[in-house]
Amino acid sequence: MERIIFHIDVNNAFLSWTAVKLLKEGYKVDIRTIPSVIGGDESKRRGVVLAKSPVAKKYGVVSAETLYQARKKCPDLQVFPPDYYLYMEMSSKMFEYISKYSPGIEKFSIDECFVDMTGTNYLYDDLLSLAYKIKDEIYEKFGFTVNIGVGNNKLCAKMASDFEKPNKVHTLFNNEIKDKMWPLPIEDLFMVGKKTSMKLRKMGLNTIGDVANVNPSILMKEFKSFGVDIWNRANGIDDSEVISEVSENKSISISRTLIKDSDDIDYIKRILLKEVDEIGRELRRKKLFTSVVAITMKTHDFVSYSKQMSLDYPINSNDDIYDAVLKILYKAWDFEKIRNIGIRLANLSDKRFVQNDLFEKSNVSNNSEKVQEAIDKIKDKYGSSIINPASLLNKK
DNA sequence: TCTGGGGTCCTAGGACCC
DNA sequence: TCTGGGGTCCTAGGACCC
Repeated sequence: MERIIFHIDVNNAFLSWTAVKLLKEGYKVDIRTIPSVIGGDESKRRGVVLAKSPVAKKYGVVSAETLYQARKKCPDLQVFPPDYYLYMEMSSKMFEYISKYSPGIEKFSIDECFVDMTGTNYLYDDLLSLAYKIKDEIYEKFGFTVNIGVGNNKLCAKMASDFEKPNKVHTLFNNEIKDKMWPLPIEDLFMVGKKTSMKLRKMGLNTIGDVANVNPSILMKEFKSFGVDIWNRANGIDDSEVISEVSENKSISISRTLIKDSDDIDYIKRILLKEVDEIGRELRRKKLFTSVVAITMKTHDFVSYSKQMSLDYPINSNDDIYDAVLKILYKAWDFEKIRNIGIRLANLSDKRFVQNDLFEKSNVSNNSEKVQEAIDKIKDKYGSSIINPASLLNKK
């Protein structure tokens, strides 16, 4: 049976959601109608564009560029801070509403999802009007607009939702690939980024159609197996399923750009301790253990590197994580000035396999686990600043 | 006041084993 | 004065996504 997939994508999600909230609070301007962006805090060196209004886009403002660059293009630009709690709330409300129409919903990011409409007993014409209905209802209910792409697989649905924005429904069925997708520049193809597109253009392949019609062995020579993936996507081929179960994390990470580049080891250790506290709680909230701990760093000249360590048994307490982190820090860091430092936990598992006989330590561990649990509960109840490691006290 | 933060997947090379 | 070959696991780095 031919599948029917929707891809639903919030238009300028962070900016739209902030706009809705501001209007609700009595703010007189709808920031979607002026040159505006959601941007990080420049004084903390996080000043990049996270989302832009259509007007800002007209000035050439793009996502992820610095606010400094964005202002050069658009001097009247208004900048608003992000509010991640709001975004998570809006996101889950939207997904909850969409799941009324099909249980087959895959959250693809905070503001996008795929919905499998195959076998939902809607006829073809009904499905298209259903897409319009969902789009309009989301606007009426929540006050922000979405694009909906409709196709025979996830890739085509995703490509379709990207066509013309905002507030539109587009189809990209198998028989429309040639007309609607092949004329597009190669950069528009999902998973073709800067590096890949440069290589493709050097090979004389400038449109998605160029890639679709080249012999795939040419792409394999340049890109190995990724070449076949590109060729398949260019031809609108994608067998992947809509996966509605929330998949378990493969890794959890946290990182911070420092206020100032630093080679002060005490300062860096304090930052790491704070990060351990946050990521450790996240790990335990997900009821997971980790057996690979890594430090990620970005130097003052923007070179990034990482160092990881595999552990003999899975851990989940702040103490154990911080121990590992420090060991890695001394091995990895050559006391260069650091711009950004973070921690990544990988090889996550549900359960710790207990090795009571081998490690007497496990009794101690059980105790410290209970202490950790108690601390987490207090922090959940009263906020995370209520209890801090002693070394964080009286320090900025 | 240049360049965020959180993820996934892939690959190459080295270690180690049989 | 030769330097197998297959398999697995681990690590670091890179590309891409939102």
